[in-house]
Amino acid sequence: MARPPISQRLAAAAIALFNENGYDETTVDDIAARAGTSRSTFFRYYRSKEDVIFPDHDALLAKVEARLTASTADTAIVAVCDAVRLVLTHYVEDAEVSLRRYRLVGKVPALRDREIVSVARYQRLFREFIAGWLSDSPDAALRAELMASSVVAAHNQVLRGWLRAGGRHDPFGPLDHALQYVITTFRHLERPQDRAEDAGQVVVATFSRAASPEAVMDAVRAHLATAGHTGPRGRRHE
Amino acid sequence: MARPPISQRLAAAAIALFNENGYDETTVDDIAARAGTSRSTFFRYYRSKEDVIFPDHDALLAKVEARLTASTADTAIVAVCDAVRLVLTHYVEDAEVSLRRYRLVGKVPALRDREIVSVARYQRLFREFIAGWLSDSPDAALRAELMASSVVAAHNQVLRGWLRAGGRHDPFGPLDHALQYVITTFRHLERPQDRAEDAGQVVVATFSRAASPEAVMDAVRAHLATAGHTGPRGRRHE
DNA sequence: GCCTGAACGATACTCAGTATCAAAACGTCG
DNA sequence: CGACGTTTTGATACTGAGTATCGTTCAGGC
Repeated sequence: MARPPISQRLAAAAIALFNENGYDETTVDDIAARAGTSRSTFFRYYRSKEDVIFPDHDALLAKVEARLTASTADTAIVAVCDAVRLVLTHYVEDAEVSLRRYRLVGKVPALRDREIVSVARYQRLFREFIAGWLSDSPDAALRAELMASSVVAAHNQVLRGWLRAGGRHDPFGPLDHALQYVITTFRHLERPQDRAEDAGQVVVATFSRAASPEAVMDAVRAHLATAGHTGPRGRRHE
Repeated sequence: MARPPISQRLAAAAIALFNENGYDETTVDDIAARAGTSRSTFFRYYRSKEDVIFPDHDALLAKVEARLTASTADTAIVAVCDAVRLVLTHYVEDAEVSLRRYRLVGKVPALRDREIVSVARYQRLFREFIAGWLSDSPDAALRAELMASSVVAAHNQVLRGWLRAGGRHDPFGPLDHALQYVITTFRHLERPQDRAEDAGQVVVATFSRAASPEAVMDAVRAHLATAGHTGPRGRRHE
């Protein structure tokens, strides 16, 4: 009996029990028992009870890192899109598993938190690489953070849509669309120093904390009326 | 003896012990003992051992939600900026605590994960509100996700920078700068149908008489960022 | 056959988190 | 002041995750 390797039997038993009795109601002993092995062995294969649901995140993370490492600032956009596609592919290839996990994670707060943490790791990876590519430009850290979070958000958005729809349609079209959004959005920031010029005019209004809204409005109106505006964006706060 | 309320004594004891002996090496019993109370009482005040480090996240979340609820699609940008500022303000007001926590969280993976989860809750909040405001436009879900993640990323970036620098400088300038980035970035995605007609006009946000000077300034700043502007056409409601 | 090393299982332990209940502390009203 | 109901606290016991240890089993190689 019991042909498949222990780790898979454990994972299968865990998912089955989680669905039957709920996550919190299932103990590791239960899982091990159904898998026909012992509690000790469970923890030998999975570091925690949650781990049995999120298996190969480490491997996927490594693949993403490899793809990003293989790129330079010149090919950054392509690399990022490629890497994101890598992740989505991983989910799509195991649609059955992904869907079961999605439904489960939706029900169990502990698992949702765990997934959020996993996603943050991807975002961190992206952020570090992008920051490296941008290192010589101003606001590199900020822009890297924004780009990384946008890329990850785009991916998550597409993935969630695909999962919610039962994993039936092809998600790569929507993914390209979303990534296009991101790329277009950030093209504006390619040369941040240009932005100051094209903005052309900025209001500078200084006022005390106690100023009434009317007084502030008057100040703003006055500044807008006087065409002589030069300074950069406003500071506030005494 | 023991003047301050129990919850504060517990928090103080916890932080002290975490710094002295490390997080994992400190048991809840230790904390309760140093605070001069019992383990039961600890869990009566804090749901978990981690909670003692992240106290009023719920309250802050509620404040943010209140600020967002008080807005409509018209004043969305202002509301979002305001809400973000609310969060940063909360950290800055308790700089001492924030810094201690920052150093601790940097060392303990469990706490870092917890913080990531907390941040995700803010992001979710932003996403839902923005999605509501955008509900009638195409790609609403995607855009909401991108905007929310960008806003949160901008905040985090600024906050981390401030914390890393020891909390010495004023972070609101950098925050405004970062938010400006985000606003500028999303400008071309915002209400594309308005873009043709808004040339040459300043649109000033409407706000209540009770609005704080900051809020007013935000309105002006945000609208100036969103719209190409030349002369004032200022009107003010209410 | 025997030796060696890895995989496995049993046991025991720590500690977070939950539930329960009894004993204080406290304010209130008579 | 004293009886009474409420709230706060503390003690105890329990579940279950995660860790450590150790003896056993099982594999293949000599």
